[in-house]
Amino acid sequence: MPAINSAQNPPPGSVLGQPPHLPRNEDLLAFTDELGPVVSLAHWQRADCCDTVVAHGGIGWVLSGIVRKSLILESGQRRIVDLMMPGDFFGLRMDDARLFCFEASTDETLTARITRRDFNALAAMQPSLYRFFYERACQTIARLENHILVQGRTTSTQKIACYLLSMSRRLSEQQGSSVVLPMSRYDIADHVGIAVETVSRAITELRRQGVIELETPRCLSMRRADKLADGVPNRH
Amino acid sequence: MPAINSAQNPPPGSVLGQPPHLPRNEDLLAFTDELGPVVSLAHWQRADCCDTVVAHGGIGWVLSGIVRKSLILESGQRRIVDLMMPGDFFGLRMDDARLFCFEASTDETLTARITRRDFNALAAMQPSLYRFFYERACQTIARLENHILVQGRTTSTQKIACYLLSMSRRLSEQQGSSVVLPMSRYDIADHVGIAVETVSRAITELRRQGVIELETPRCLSMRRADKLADGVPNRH
DNA sequence: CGCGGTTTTGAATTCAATCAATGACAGTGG
DNA sequence: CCACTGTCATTGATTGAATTCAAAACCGCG
Repeated sequence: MPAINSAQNPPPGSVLGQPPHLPRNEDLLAFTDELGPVVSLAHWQRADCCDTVVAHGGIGWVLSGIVRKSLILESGQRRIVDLMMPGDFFGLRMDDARLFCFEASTDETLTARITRRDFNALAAMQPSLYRFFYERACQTIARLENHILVQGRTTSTQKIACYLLSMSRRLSEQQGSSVVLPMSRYDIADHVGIAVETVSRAITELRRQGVIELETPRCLSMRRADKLADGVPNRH
Repeated sequence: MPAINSAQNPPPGSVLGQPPHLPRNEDLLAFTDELGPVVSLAHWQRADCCDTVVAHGGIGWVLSGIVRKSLILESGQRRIVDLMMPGDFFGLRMDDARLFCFEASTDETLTARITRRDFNALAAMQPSLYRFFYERACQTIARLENHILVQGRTTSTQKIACYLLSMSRRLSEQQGSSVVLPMSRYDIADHVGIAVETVSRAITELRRQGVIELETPRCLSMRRADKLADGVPNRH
């Protein structure tokens, strides 16, 4: 067995080797069980909004809250490449942590990580582990392809409609039919690739059309998803 | 060993169980060797431009030429989600073939496929196979993330510049510094998500700026890639 | 209350989509 | 061989849409 604590410089608030209080979500627990021996090598971490979720080149997954994967361009522009929700994995690629920045998008974001060294050692002993991570990688592929389709829509209103629909679907697995968006308008803008003001205008327009309903700026419920022309195939 | 010929309805021109004449590319052969027993179960297929590369829910990979993965929206619009070059895999996800359409983008496109049944049977016997496919899935993730960054650029000229740079890098591994684009302007438009005319204008603008050089409309060489502000990190 | 951050709205400008047309080129059939 | 046809690529003019600049409204919090 590899050393349990190859933990380099754990960020403040992290608890090593012991799972902290997990959300009462049976699916999530079942999912964590499925990871088997990986769990005992995992480093748990609780992070608040905008805290960096250090991946150190290792592989991590979200237990609760949201993690965003982003990149700062030379111009200073930020681009959000991916958004990970409970059950989603990140840092699967070798150089992920070097190129991208991983940070919590909501308070109380709970993640688990395993160092690549531990992962390699474990996988060497138990090759079936690769099957699990192969399937997670395919999930990631589906998520990214879906986002490419969202970004590829012609008008900004369509992009936002598609985006909100995707997010709403992913979030409603945890929350009810009315979901709380875990990101600001700025985040949406940087993820979809349009200006903040345009995001706001598109949301206003969709509300006017009766496609969505807004309790508060963050609290959303889809009303007439059928109104969306070219609805992106139901995948996530 | 699973049955060799679970081949359902092989498309015309395909040769089953026997690799056809491969391009003299040592890397490609080495790569194919790496697949080991998968190769003997693979169905080879030679396709011309716009021919459908039937995946049947199986897993395939490109030996030469280009395969594009696309989707027709309800509006009739076509969206190209991904472009696979020699060494790239497709159909990794279970429902890929059901949702998307795979077709050759150049003549003389050579692909190999393995049915999911064979894949499953093989992987059950040799779990290390998942490691290989895990790594291929990560390659796909990198490609898709890169494209999300391309699509996320602000102006259409930047999008095209980024896109051509990515394509040029991927193609120059096979070809020289001067590459032949394996897709039409329409394909580029449907991949990047802008109008054909805009693609043409952007290319003209880039040529005017001296960023690229065009022998023919399809033959491209990058001149001043450094001129690109916010050059996307060198990954593919 | 005032402050910072977020969201929304407005007006002006810039940019891309659209409509329309032309040129280049390959393939076809007279 | 040459007109004919279809596809692809480019360019122009116009319309429509998104970005930009600016400001106001909103909200939680010290």
